[in-house]
Amino acid sequence: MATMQDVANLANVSLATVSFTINNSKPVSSKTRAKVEKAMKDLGYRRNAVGSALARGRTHVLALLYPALQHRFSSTSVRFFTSAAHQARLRGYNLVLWPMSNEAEAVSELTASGLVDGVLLMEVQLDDPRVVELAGGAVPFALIGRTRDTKGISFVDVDFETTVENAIDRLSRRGHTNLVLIDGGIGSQLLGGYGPVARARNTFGEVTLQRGLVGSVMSGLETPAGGRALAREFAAEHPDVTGVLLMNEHSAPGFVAELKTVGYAIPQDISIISIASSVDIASMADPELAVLISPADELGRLGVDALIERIDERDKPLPQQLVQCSYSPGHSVGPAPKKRTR
Amino acid sequence: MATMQDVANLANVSLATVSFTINNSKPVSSKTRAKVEKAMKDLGYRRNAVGSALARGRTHVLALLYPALQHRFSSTSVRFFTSAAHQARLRGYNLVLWPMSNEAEAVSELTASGLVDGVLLMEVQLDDPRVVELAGGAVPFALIGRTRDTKGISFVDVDFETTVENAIDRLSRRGHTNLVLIDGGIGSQLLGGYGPVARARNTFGEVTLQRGLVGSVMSGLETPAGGRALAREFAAEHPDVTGVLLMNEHSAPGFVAELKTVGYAIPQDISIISIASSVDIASMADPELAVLISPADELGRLGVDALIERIDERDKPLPQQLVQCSYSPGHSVGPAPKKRTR
DNA sequence: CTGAAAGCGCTTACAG
DNA sequence: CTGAAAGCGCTTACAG
Repeated sequence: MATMQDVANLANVSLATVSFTINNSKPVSSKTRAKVEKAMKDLGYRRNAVGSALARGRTHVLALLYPALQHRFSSTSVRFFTSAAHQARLRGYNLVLWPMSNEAEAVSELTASGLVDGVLLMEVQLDDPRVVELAGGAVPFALIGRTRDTKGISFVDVDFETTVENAIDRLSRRGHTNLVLIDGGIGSQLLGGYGPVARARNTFGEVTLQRGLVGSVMSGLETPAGGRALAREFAAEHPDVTGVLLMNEHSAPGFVAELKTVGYAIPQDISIISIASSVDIASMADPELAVLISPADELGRLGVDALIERIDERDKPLPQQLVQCSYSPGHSVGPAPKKRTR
Repeated sequence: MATMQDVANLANVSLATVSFTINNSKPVSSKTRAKVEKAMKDLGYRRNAVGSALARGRTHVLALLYPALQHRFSSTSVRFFTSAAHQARLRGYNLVLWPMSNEAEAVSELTASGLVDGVLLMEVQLDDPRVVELAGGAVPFALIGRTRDTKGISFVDVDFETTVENAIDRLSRRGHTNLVLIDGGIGSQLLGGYGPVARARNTFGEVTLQRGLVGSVMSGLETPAGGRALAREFAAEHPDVTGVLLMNEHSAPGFVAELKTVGYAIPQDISIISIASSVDIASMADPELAVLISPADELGRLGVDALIERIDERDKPLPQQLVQCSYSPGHSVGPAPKKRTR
């Protein structure tokens, strides 16, 4: 591999001049520039990223931190990884995947190595030790998701509050007054600290109350089998509910299949809206579910943008952004039944 | 951030000695070692990865190259990303995600930058321009998947040949003699060059012939809607088929649902084995499909191992490995019906 | 507009 | 066992 010095020699200029030419960091006469460019071309020269990083103090590498034991990988996660990696590339950065357990210590291993210019954190808990660790360090970071207290923190998150309200409105507008919110995880203690679940539950409670609706909450495993179990539990314990907010995408096909098995017709008896999922998954259920689509691509893109902004201008106002879910109607929402028929 | 020089100063030894201590690259007296370790601890010293990389000529960064416009992201891909990243970490490497279009030029942009020690290539085509590009360069690489000609190339791949044969055997053992292979992609021209599809088709053709079975091939979109269309096409054009090898995981729920709609019972009328998919996806269909599980975790792990082996010992025999799919029975396989009933 | 030189944080012959 | 020094490939004041 040719070095900058090789280029300088061939072009009969100094090393510095080659650098100035490449980086446009100082004026270079067009004659010199032409010589340098020819030499670079002849040698197939490419700037070495490591030498450059050491001299600049910038590696142009970002890390994407996420739990190694991801409770469940949705296609949403992949879309997210990919859009983040893509946006990083577009902006001249590289994205390193950094799976880790929830210990805060692994964070400092990363930030202290000097390998990365910034950290993007996924799957944020309301009270996240990793965020505390990052906040104490010198490496810029941004969150996908958000902690309870977002003061001084850059983040991009789904606007779960608005999303849940939106779903409730869509159901109540069709006459549904008795709703259930179904989320993932085995019990509330496990996921109680997980932002999306906590925020959805809170909003669901507040909005149903405020609108004079009846609302209850169920939790199940994030699998089709979990969905079947949920359907049986639902049939047994919530005979009067006609509207479901399903924030547990992987359980959807099983939930719907089992509901039909126990005698419900969808959407004649029960209307269902899947929340923060994708059309890909929603269409695996039969009928295809209405879904408020998690803006995975956008989150990845905006997350990277927020992080780079943080890196470039440490004093500018903090990027904090909530992103909306878009709606895909599917075939799982209808008017509330006049009278429950089983 | 403290540097090695800071540590040396505090410990009253030379920079070199600190390096020897950290890397165990030369004998150091236990007394000196203690001094250095204390200084490191007091300063919270961490070796700077960039300085180290420049001096060693090794960055300990690997790149995972994959198509930016992935035709469809399976949960298998995520598992794969994650297990690769995890294994890289375990072995002291970092994994950079490098989404790219299929142009070979983007490959050299990566390898010439000096940022990565090796490249792992996903979604390999039978004749892949990126492989040609990599083979011409100096950066070690390994494939997940394989080209037509694997001479001189390290790879890890699913043993599709054995997998398809396995599926055929499982069906023919139950009396099925008339089979269809369903794969993804719109037409054969699009996916004809894609290894898994090509190998599955070849093997399917050979084995059915050899066993005296009737075999035909269908292709559809990799979505539930595509699956529904496939089911209708299947019912219309293959009335005598009783066994299906489905290598198109995302179409599975729609395929099964629509089959039932047009009057088939599963597995009474039709037996289905999903190939190179996951239990996660297979269980989204109702009934849950039998599946030959794509060993995504293993591929990620072995791919990274193969690559690192290639980096460490450029002369050793090339790692080339085929990995088997394991079988999960599901509820979609039964004996061939005596007489077709619709 | 161009160049000589110091420096980024390490590693590693070489010498002792 | 320890250290002084060169060098990895670049960037950037500083001087001209």
